[in-house]
Amino acid sequence: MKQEKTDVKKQKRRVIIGNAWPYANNLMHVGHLCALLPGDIIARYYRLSGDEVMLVSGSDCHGTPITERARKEKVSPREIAETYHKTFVRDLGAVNFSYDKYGATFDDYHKAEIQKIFLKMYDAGEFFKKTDTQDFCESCNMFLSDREIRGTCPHCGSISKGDQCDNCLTSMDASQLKEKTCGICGGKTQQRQNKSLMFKLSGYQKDIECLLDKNRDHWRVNAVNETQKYLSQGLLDRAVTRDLNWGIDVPVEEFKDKKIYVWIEAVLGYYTMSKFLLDQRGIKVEDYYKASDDLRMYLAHGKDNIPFHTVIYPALLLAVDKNCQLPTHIVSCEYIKVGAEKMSKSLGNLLTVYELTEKFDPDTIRFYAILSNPEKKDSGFTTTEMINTHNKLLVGGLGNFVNRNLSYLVKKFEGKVSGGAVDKDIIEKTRSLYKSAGEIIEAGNTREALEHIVEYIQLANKYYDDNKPWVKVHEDAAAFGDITRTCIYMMANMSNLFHPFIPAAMDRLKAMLKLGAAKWEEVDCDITQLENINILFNRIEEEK
RNA sequence: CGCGGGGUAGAGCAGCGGUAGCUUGUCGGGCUCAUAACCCGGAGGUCGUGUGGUUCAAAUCCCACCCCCGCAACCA
Repeated sequence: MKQEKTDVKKQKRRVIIGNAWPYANNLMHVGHLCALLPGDIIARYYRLSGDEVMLVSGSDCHGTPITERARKEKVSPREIAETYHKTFVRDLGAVNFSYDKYGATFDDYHKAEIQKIFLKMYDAGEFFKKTDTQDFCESCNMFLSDREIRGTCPHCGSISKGDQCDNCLTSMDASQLKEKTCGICGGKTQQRQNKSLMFKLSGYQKDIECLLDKNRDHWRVNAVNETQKYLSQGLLDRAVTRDLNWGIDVPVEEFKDKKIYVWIEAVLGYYTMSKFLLDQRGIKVEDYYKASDDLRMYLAHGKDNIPFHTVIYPALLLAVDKNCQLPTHIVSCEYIKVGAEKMSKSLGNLLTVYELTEKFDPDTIRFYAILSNPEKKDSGFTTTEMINTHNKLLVGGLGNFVNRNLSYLVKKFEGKVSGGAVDKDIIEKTRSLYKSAGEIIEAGNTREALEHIVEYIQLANKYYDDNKPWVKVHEDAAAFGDITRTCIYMMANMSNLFHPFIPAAMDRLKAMLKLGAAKWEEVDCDITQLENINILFNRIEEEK
């Protein structure tokens, strides 16, 4: 019975992978890269497995920080957002991200969909009105957010922003400040009544508790802990409108001068972008997103994004449709450190994706970014170590294994490969590697999976050394044939196993071996004549 | 008592109740098919501190203390 079952064509699984939306007010750095790359690996893995995948993301283009930057640079917020959106598209392409859809929150499609969703929630009574006093600047003619207010810090007496004092580092509420002024024009502020729409997040306490309970095994530990913290404090209702002039208009007459809060609309971008793809296929998003065991939903981001993905996003999805599928796998990574410190713009140690791609191959970057990924705790990222990893594992390990075999065959036999049998033990190890590594990737642990697959390189080189084909060739032609076949078999499987991680190089290897498209399953290679054999990776000489 | 992560060979890390392990570096050997590549072995640690607690047994659990880092500020 069991045998029969495996013979039946496997049913396609449906997988939606949402990668966090980088915020368009600065260049993308290796922190983003490490947070997002696992999503790409997972997507590529499922595609190789024959499953139906949607990898979606985009640029987060609205919000206060962008308007602040625009004001400083005396350009429009849109110019800022467009500039950085373009750099993101470029950077992501340069490291071979395989997005099915990468948009931006200022796309007309996204904006229209968000307004529809917003209205639907409004009509369904998910929001309520709230009025309270807020700081208003008359000359700017707008309400100010905490970070736009200046005033005297109640703790140290210096001039502070409304959210936290730069001098004594105390965080606060703007209401604690004395003698408040507008951070934009410097004028006095006044208190005025302001109304906003609030989302009844508190009503979803039970649902989120259930969600966490159901999926805690597929969520990273940091996501489980962080979510638990929010739940134990009790979920609070959140404002969904903001007083800004840059963003998506609130589609409700009474609030039409306000914008939708960025986190609400940006996080729903996963939904709008996958709807975009489904539209093309003539599938209704409501049908596709119906809760179902065969629909997996991964979300990849950094740890500071956790509550937005594990609490707010699921609650919004439920508000859209009570029967909606919710995130099943949370892939939330820790931080990249530079030396002992965190990487940040203000410390001036930002390592941008742009400068990396200027100097290095995408595969070199991807390989190292995954191998040193802050999967379970903070980890470091240095170009020196990246070069070291490249030379050691890609050049000396994988590349060398391919080259020592193929170049020998080319030199001694003009590239002719005779028949032979593949080693039984190697076959078994190969099969079990597909299985175990696949399971680890499905669990979202791409670093652990790659570490596992890297061991296959050592297995291969050791096999070669132990069997000494350069000696056997003179003594036992049949044995030499077997060894050669086994090595080529291992190369062929490397070109599959490593494909999600370093796709460009593995496609080059496939071309050399005249293999078809990558698949996540054991493959043999019956090549008889080698042609166009090239070195797979070039050694990087350390220079600065 | 704000919350969280961490302190293990020169460096970077794994182990998280049972003879201290991996990678890199270093030293030596092997091989000569290979891009100073590959394979094997040696040296190197009283596992932050405590003549602390639990245990037959502690890097591993508990307690106290010290130190680093992150979050609560734009930022994954």
